[in-house]
Amino acid sequence: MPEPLADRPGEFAAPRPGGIAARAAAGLRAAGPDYLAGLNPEQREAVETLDGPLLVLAGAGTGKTRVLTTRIAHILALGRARPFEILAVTFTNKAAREMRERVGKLLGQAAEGMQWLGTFHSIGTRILRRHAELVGLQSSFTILDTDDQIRLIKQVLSAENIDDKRWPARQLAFAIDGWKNRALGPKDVPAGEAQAFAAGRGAELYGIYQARLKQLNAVDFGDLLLGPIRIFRDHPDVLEQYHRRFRFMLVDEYQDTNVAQYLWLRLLAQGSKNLACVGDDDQSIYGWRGAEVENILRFERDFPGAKVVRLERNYRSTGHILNAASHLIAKNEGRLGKTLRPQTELGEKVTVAGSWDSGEEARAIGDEIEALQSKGHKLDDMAILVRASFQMREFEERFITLGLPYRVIGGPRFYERAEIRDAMAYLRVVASPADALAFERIVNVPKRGLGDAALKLINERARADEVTLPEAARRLCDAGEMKGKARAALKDLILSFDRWSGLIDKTPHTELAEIILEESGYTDMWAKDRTAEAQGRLENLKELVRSMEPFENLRGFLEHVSLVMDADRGPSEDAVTIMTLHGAKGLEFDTVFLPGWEEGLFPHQRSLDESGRAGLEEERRLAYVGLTRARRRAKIWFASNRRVHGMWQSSIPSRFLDELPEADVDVVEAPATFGGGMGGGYGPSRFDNAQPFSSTYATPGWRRAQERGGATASPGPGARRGGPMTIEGELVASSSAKSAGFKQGARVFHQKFGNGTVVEVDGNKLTVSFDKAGEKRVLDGFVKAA
DNA sequence: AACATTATGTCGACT
DNA sequence: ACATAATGTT
Repeated sequence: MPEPLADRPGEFAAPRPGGIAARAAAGLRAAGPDYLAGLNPEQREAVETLDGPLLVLAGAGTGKTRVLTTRIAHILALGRARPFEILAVTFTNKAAREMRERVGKLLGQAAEGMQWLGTFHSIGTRILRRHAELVGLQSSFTILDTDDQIRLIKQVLSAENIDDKRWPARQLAFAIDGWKNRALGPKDVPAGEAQAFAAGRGAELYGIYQARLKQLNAVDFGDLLLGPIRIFRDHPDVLEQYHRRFRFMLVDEYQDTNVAQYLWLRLLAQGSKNLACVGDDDQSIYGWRGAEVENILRFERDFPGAKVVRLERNYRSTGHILNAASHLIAKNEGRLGKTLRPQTELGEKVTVAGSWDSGEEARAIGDEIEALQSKGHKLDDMAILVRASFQMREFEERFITLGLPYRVIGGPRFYERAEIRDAMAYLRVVASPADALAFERIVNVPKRGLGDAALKLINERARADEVTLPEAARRLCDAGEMKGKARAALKDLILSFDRWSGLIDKTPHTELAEIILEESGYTDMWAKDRTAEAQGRLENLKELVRSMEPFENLRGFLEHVSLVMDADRGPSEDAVTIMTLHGAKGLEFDTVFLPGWEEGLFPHQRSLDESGRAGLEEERRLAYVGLTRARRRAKIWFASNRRVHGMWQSSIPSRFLDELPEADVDVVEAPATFGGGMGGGYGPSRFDNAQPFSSTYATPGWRRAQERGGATASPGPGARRGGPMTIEGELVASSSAKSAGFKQGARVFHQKFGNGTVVEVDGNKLTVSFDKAGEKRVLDGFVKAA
């Protein structure tokens, strides 16, 4: 797997005949560098400045990705490096994939051989696997996700007799993550911070956790960066190899790098010095994850002789949108300062609208989307960008009622679902029996009568004999230390694992996965399950097997999953996108809806509490990111009431609304809302008095809120929230009514609500009493006969 | 060991 | 309000 690193002489190498670079260079000589055509002067400078450190300050929509990809193409075309001598780092897999594709397009062929194009984590993994033994690991180490990590920490805490009530594992996990983000090992943790956990044992526990990881031959996300840093520092000869290898380095989203990533880059950049970083300080929104805007602010000092290029021509958004965004971000201090210049007409003004509560917000936005759709706009070109993921559900519910196709990006993640994690655990044990956490997860799933007691025995034996858990289990069975039913069940499981392991090289991995899920009784477990989700879970398992297809083998797939975490659902029908503002960075849509601009939610209270002014500035940058996603229309909303942890709370409009320039904003009344929205009369502080209802309790909205079982009354199981949602709503059937012929009393299945019985039929609208979700009105197109 | 009940934390964003 | 974890019961 690892190709030799020192496979080339140090001097400049001519492109391999027939390689990408050679062919691209041939094309260059023949047709001229047509990939440079159409770049503006600044972009061109950023592409052609190849030697020495370079910082490209690229505002939103100024062609940042284009510069990066063209730069790579340019390097290859000039023959300055071969594809595997370029290090190109992104933060997300999506960005990496896009870059690969676009480089390929520029070169007119697939960008094969660019092995070092990927995320910090995937490249870190690659390096760590090559030199695992230098940090006491085997190169087959497993990568723990957050869930595994927390379970492991729980084990550590209980082994150390620490009350995990008083000192939650999550908290320690969070602290450890923070330390790793700052490249601090257990010994480097500042005394003051270690003090904060378990009466000063924080750093000690961190050390124990690391030791446990090593025992398990496992690493967590942070180690994927820290490991390589340690290797580089302790083994100059290894670092030297990489210095020789990476002739050019490119980093995307430099403003989001944390200390560890910065150190990692700086170590590597001591080699060729050809480090090009692209970023935008105004779009730094990952401070909570350890990102340091200072990295970008300090670039010129860190890399002497650095050239700085500013990209300020925005090709994405129309004038009003851009003005609004610029005006807003100008309230931040401590920025490098850029002025985005629109390249097109002023277009539509940004709109701000208020609603009574979050439900009405969802309804109004749904209506507006339908109106746009009927005017010929595609749903693919519209997005709803929320601050927090819990806001998504209200939109989902509304869209289901409307029959409006939508896709949620980043919601409950595919790979975090229980059934997927179980299935993955089976695969992991088969691929590497030493994966103790995976084994523990599935010994008793489905139920085999192997509970805590049995697991304890296995664990003790494994520790005593220093063997893997499956091996310990085998010994227990053979030695007869396990009795009766438990022994039979365990023996059976062990034999199954032996059988599956034997199939690894003989059977295609997708088939093997099916066999494992079948023979383990896992699919059976869900097939027998009568709950609403069971069907969906089986679907997900099929989806999982399908998603394994593109991979060469099981190992490759497992590696991918441990890093990727985002399931790539294939392209589907025309649909509205619902996602978080964080997830939206780097994307653009014609129309962007921005709901929930209320104090406490946006800016988020916790951001303000924890980070004060810096937190507020980061929230403001998030608002800036949101606005600049819009090409033609940006529509902001706020609600006067929102349910927080199940309790109704009134809210005041976000301070960011007051920071928008009046000239570029239209305050609109919410169409078809109770009380006609906020009325037109906005004072100088336009939104401060935006709660005309707060003192009167007789408004329909308030009554509705109460009927819905708000802060006071708890509704009986029959009085579902599905009812009031449609009092005035006049459920609108989006498509023509063609009844699928469901009769009253029929049993139906719904993707989101599960199984239920039809109570009433009204054209293509059904009232269904769902077993789990209660009574809902849905369109017949969304249910199928159960 | 498996199920039923109760208590608790969660809903801040992500690799 | 909901889901999960912890606790109690058979």
